[in-house]
Amino acid sequence: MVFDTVKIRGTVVPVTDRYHHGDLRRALIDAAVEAVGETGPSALSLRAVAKRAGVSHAAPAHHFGDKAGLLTAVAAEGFDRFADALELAWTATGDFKAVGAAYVRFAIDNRAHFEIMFRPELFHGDDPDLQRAEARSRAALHRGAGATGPDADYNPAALAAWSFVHGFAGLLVAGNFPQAVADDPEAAFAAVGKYLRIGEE
Amino acid sequence: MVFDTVKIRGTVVPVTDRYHHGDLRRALIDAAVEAVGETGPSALSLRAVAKRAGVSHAAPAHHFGDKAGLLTAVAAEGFDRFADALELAWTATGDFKAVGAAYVRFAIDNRAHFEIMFRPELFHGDDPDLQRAEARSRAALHRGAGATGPDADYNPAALAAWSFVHGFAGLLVAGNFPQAVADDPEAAFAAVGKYLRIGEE
DNA sequence: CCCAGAAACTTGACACTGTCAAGAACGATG
DNA sequence: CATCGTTCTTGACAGTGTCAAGTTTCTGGG
Repeated sequence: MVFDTVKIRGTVVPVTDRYHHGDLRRALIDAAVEAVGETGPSALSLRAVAKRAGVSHAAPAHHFGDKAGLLTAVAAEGFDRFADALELAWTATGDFKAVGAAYVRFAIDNRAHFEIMFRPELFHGDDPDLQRAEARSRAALHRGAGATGPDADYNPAALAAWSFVHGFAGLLVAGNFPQAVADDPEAAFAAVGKYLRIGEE
Repeated sequence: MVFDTVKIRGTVVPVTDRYHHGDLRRALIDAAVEAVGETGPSALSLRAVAKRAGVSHAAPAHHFGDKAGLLTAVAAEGFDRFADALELAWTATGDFKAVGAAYVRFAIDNRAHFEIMFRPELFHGDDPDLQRAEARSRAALHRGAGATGPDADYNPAALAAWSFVHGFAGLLVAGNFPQAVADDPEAAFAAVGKYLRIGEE
């Protein structure tokens, strides 16, 4: 179960056996993240998510329109937390290597979100919330890679940094790396990061 | 239609209205690749593949066991062609940048194969044919990145090169890059590749 | 030539999926 | 307390992968 009580207009109410759930939207997102974390995004079933949250099979569709709508919410949440993590790493250290490490760490700690975020065919790319969160992430990454100004969209240094870090994180979470890397990804990333010419001199 | 005639024991036979297809396995793989190219791997349906090849809905399962079996064949074929392309680029130029360019070009020209190859949850990773082809690709890439010897598996330079090139190719085919990059990926990769410290001095 | 037996494929069924329309239960507002 | 809109459920539908059983075709030995 995701939570045991819920607050409605100031009073705490037990969540069991109530018709109105309180925050079913939130619970469904959490259930979806859990399910994706266990079985991967391809095997995600709306009905399984509903069962996990203790509601009827059609409840998710009511809140999110369709399956892609639910994953859109997950992706948007992911991009928001992602932007937070990247911004924090940059303001704390001012070092791109730290931003890259935060990128990799996020992929590991939020694998379910991460696996959805960069698979655009799974969600509605035109959702405003999603686009805002995605833009935040992109801006944070560009800043970390030393790309500023209006033409930051097509900045070779930023694209190089993004490619490098994203490739590492993606291959890692997909299980394509040797065991030694999976055992200590932090160290591996530090060793591998030496070959990227960003944030130097 | 994938082909119009087929040769059986030396005689060419028209493929229509025959119970035995001749090379249905081949035709199903081609149909799957076509379908993935149009709608992406997540939306792939065995029944649609069967219809495309002009056979009954259960024919694919008979040849490949299950859906993952069909995708295993696609992935194995992909890794074989992939290894060919990387080996060719390396023997022709001896330059890692050329190997990287071949990596990116393969992802573009064989998007359907590529999208399956690096999504291990879609196929049977323990298939011998697949493992052999995958090992070939890995070896070719390591060689191109200047990693040799028995410990080539955990070689920081090779992992860095792989991460970089794979990240670029993956973000590109997934549609995460700005339009300017998608318009001329070759040039973009050349510009971006300057930030990788491999195959120098 | 013929006829088992194997191989290739089809047919039919099952449980499961996402989506939609209709209805029931509930909170809020008058 | 009555009404209204929201929240969620129920029931149905077409489509999916997979399995068992049946049918058609090829093969090889007499």
